[in-house]
Amino acid sequence: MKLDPTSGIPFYRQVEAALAEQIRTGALPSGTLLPSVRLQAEALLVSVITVKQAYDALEAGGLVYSQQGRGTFVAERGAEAAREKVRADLHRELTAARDHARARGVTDDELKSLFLTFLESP
Amino acid sequence: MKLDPTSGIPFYRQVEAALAEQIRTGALPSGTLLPSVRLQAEALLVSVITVKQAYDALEAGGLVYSQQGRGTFVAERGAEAAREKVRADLHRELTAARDHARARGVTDDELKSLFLTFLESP
Amino acid sequence: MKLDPTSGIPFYRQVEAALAEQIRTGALPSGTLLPSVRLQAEALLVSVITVKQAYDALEAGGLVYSQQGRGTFVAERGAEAAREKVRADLHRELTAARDHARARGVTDDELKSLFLTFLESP
Amino acid sequence: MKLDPTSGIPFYRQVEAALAEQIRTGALPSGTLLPSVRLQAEALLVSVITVKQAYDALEAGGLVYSQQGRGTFVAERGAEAAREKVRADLHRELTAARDHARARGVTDDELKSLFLTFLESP
DNA sequence: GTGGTCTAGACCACA
DNA sequence: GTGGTCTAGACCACC
Repeated sequence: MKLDPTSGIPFYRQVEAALAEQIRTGALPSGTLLPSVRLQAEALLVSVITVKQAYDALEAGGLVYSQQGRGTFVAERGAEAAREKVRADLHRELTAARDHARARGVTDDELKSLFLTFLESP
Repeated sequence: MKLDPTSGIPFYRQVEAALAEQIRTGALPSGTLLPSVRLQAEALLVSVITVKQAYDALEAGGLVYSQQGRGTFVAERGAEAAREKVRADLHRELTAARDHARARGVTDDELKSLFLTFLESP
Repeated sequence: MKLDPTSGIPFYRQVEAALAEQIRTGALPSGTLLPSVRLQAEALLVSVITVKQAYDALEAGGLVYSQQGRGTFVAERGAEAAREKVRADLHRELTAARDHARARGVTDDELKSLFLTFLESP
Repeated sequence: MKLDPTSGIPFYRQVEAALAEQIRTGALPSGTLLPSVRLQAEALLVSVITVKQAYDALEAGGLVYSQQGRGTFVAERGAEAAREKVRADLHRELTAARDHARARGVTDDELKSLFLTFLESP
């Protein structure tokens, strides 16, 4: 897992996204014990607080659960929750782009052809 | 023009976006003298510097030009520059959404059908 | 004579440069009475003060002289003074560019070849 | 680094230029953490906003990137971006001088010999 | 601690 | 009057 400091995306979101992706793909199956915030922080060269924020966000989304004194584990329905998260994020992005474009006078036809062009490019 | 302090979008970007939109639609035709930074600041209840940042951003994008002692004017090709800006923004948004989705295992077919659904909803 | 408000060059300098050029070419021969600041200002759609600043600058450079109550005239050696001004301006520009480049690690050889390339382009 | 308030060059441009030069020469290698805007402002006896403007300009040119809560760092391709900036600036200066001279009746031959003379002087 | 944004004043060159 | 620059504070999100 690598963090990109130049992307403008906060570290804690990058960590959250990377773990969510591993949970979605099954690289981290349900029940798996995540590294402790301390170890994770050392491994990523970030602060403990940053990792904690990421774990909290994952827990809020139902991808993991934590137990006082034991650690943080991938939830039973973690992969499913991760997929729901992908859908929700995508829904938000596309809706925003559509509304944005409409508000600025781009017709749906233009928007459609523009998008289909993007899908064909690699 | 109204500013929304709860949106999380900086004031200077909101001002920039609102003026860019008026230039794009022709509500502010080329050659028009914009309100001075001071007047605009008073009208919007923000600081002079905030308005200045917005005007600077518009000038950097070629939508307006300003001259010491005279004021800030809508550029000759201002509306065109505004349309280019819309296109560039839309391009960035759609590309990001596409790459995002692909990286998370959404197939192009799914993405396409999802997008077409969005276009049909109001 | 046309003024370009988008160039960033103050109006009074644009007026000064335009008149200096007409004096240099002989379009305004020595002894010619320049339009009054009031007429010139009306013709150029600028303020009287702006024209006055331009006339003052020309007088300081020896291109024109003014007589209280009579007006402003092209000086006897006006064309010559204009040519000297061109040389002085050019000297300043080239020296600045050279020093600038040297201070930033551009070798004289690079600078030379770069400049010769520019001279060959239209 | 010293600021010259008599030069007529805005502080934020002086700061920008000084840092760009240090990045170009490698005195500030890529990855280096720049002094925080607050520290830099104290050291130079200017306001925080002035330093911020300089840092913003450097970031717009790709010489540095900044991240909330971490600081401002010299970009990976910072030195390269600095060299490109030098080239672009020089290009603009030389082109302007050439066009200026041509418009005022200086032949390319005169211009060439004048320039070569300058290059030989220290 | 950091950068990102904002305020309410100010002086200057230009018109 | 205008824009261009600057100051000395301030609150917020992030680390």
